[in-house]
Amino acid sequence: MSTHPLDDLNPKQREAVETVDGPLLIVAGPGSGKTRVITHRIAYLVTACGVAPYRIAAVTFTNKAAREMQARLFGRSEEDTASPLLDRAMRDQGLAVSTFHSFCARVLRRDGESLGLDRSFVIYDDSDQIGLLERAMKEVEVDPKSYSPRAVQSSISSAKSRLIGVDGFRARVENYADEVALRVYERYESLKSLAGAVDFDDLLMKTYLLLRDFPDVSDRYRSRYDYFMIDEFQDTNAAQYAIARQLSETHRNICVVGDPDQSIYSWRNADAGNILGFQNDYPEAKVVVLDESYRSTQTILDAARSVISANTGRIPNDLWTSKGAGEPICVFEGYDDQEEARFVLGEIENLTGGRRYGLGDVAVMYRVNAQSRVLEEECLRRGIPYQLVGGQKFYSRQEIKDLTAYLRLTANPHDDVSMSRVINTPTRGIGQRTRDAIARLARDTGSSTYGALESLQSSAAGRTVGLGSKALRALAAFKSLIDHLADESGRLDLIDLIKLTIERSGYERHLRQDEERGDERLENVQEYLAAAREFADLDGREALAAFLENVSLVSDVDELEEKTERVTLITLHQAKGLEFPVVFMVGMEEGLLPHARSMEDPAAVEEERRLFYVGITRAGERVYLLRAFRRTLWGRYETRIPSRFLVDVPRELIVSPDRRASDRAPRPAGRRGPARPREPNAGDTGQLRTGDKVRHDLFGDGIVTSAKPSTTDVELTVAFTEGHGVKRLLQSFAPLKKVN
DNA sequence: TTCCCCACCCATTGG
DNA sequence: GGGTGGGGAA
Repeated sequence: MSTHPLDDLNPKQREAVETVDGPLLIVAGPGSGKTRVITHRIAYLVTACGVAPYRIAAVTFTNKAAREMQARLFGRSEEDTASPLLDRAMRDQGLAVSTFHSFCARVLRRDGESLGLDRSFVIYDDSDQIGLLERAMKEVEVDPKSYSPRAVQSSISSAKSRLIGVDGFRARVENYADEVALRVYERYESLKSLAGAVDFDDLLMKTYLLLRDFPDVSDRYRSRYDYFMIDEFQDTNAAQYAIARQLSETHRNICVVGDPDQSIYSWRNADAGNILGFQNDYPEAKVVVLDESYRSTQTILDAARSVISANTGRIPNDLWTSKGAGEPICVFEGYDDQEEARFVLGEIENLTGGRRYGLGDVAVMYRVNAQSRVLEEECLRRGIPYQLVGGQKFYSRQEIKDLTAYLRLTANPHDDVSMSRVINTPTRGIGQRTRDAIARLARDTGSSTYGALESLQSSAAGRTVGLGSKALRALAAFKSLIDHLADESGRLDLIDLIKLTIERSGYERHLRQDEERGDERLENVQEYLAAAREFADLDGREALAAFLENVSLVSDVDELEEKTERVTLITLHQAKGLEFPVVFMVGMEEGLLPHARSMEDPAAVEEERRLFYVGITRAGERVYLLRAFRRTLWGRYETRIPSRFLVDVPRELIVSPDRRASDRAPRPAGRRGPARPREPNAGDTGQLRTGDKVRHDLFGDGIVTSAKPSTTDVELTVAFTEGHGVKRLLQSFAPLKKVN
C-alpha cells in the first residue's frame, strides 16, 4: 500500500509537486519540506503522470541525501511500517538518485571511452591530487616552496569547475603566477592521463565534454531522462549546471531546488548565481517559494531572519511557522574553550536527564574541525556517547589509503599516485635512489611507472639506468606482486582479494610490527573489509571497481547515523541539510565565525553569515550560542572577541543562563566576562567577580564564571579545573579563597 | 636503505 | 598540540 503523493502537502508544496512540465525553480527555506516536495514530485510523476522511474534523474548534494530520498520513496526496509510513496517493486527500476559526481562517474565509466578514457580509470581525491601536482611541479621545475601546491590546485580546480581546460587557461594567463600554474596544469593533465586517472573536477568537466562533443552519447542520455531534478542548487558550480542544461535541453523539464541564503560552498567554486542564471536561461520557469517551516519555533526563525537580513542583495524570504515561540535562545560565554565544552555537555546532561530529549536529538556545531577535540574530551570524561562527523576521515587514514592504493593498482597498474604510495610500503628494499631512477626511466620513455617496470623486465635496460641487481630483483618482485593480484582479481571475490592483498603485500606483518598503533590500525582494516562486504554480491572486478568508486566518492556526512543515542559533533558546513531539536553552536567569536581568513572580503563575510544562518536553522526547538573569553590555539591562550553576528540576534529572544537562575535580581552594572582587570591582593575577602581564580577546600582550583548578588548573599558559578565541573555556590558558605 | 628524531609548518570549510 | 618531511646515524 502506498501513500498518495498529493497527501499532506500545503498549497505551495502541492503546486511544486504538480508542476511537472517545463522548468521549475523551487526556493525552499530551511525546514520547509524540501525533501518531501522532491520525493512527492517523483512519486507524482510516476503514479499520476505515468512516467517510468528510469526516466527520472535526481541529483543531490551527498550520498546520504540520495539514500534518504530512496528511503522515503520506497521505504527503508522490508520491515518499515510507514507506507512508502512508491511500490517497493519499482526500487530496482533504475530511478537515478545520486550525487553529481557519482552520476558523472557512471556516465564516464560507461561512455568515457569516446574521450579516450579507460573503463578502469581511478578517481583521485584531494590528497592524491596534491601528490600528483607536487610531482608535476618537480618535473616542470617549479619550487613548491615558492608556489604552494594547494594554491596551484585551487586555481586549476576553479578553472575546471568553470569548464576552462588547459587551452582556455592559456588564453587567460594574466601574470607570472598564472604562467606557472599553466605549466603545472599541463604537466598534471598529462601525468593524470598517463596514470589512467581522473580527479573530482574531471568527473564533471569530462562528462560535459562528452555530452558536448559526442551527439550519439548525448542523444542517448537525453532520450533516457525525461525529467531532471537538482537539489541544493545554490551549491552547484558552473560545470554541474552546464551538464544539467545539456541533459534537459530537448524537453526542458528541469526542476531545481535551492535557497540562496544557504549558499556556503562558494570556496568550492559553487555559484549561487546559478539561480539567477536559471531564471535567465529559462525565462518561462515557474517559481515556487516554500516559506512555511515545519522545523523551527518562531523564536528560532525570528533570530535567523534577523541575522540573515543583514546580508545585501538577497531575495527576502520570511519564514513562518504555526509552532509557538518556544524557548529563548541561550547565549553563554565561558572562560575558555574547556569551560565552553563543560557548559555544553553539562546542559546536554540536563536536557537529556528527563524524558525530554535523547542524545540523538542534540548536535554541537563548530566552524573548524579543530574545535571538536575539547568537546570530545569532555564527552569522554562524562561518558556521554558521541559521533564525530568528519575530522580524520576514515578513508584518509594511512593504512586505509595504503590498502586502497594496492587495490587501485590491481585494477589499474598505471595509477602512479598509488604506485608511489606503496612501491616501498611496507619497505621492500626499493629506496629513494631506485625510485628516482625508475621515475626518470618512466619520464624518458613517456610511460607510467608500471610501464617502466615492464620495460626493465623485458630488456637489459636495468644496467643502462644504473640499477644494481639487488634493486632490480626488488622491483621485479614488486611487479609480480601487482600482476599476481591483478590475475587473482578476476577469480576471487572482493573480500578474498583484499585479504590476499593484505597478506601478500606484507602489509599485515607490517601492521603487526607497529607496537603502539598496530591494533587500532588492524581494526581499521577490519572495518575496511566490512565496508567492502557491501559489494560482495557483485562479481570480481566489477565489485572491485564499484568499491573503489565508493571509496572515492563517499563523504563524511554519508557515514552519519541517524536515530542513534549519541550526540553529534559536526562542522557547520557538514550540518547543512540536517536537523536536530537541540543545536549548540560553539566558538561564536571573531576569527572563527566569521573565520579569520574570510574577514577582509565582504562577500566572504556574507558567506560566513549564511553559515551562521544555516547553523541556527538546523534547530527545531533550542539554540545555544556559545563563546569563550579565551581559547587555546596552537598550545597558546588567545583572548577572543564575541562574533559580530551575535549582535544581530535580537536581545528579546535571548536568555543568559545565569540570569535565568535569578530573574528577580539583575546583576549589577558591568558586562559579564572577565575582561575587567583583577584587583591586586584582594585576598580571600571582598566581592568575587567573574574571571577570578579561586581555590575550594574540596574541589580545588576553579574560575568564577558568574557572580550574582542576591538579597542576602552572592551566588557564584565556579568552573573547577580538576574534573569537578561547574558548581553553583553561595559565597558566604563556600570554603573559597581567591588566588592569583 | 632504513629508521628515528627533530624541526617546521601548520589548520578553514569538503565531493 | 600534532603530523610530516628531511637529515643524520646505524
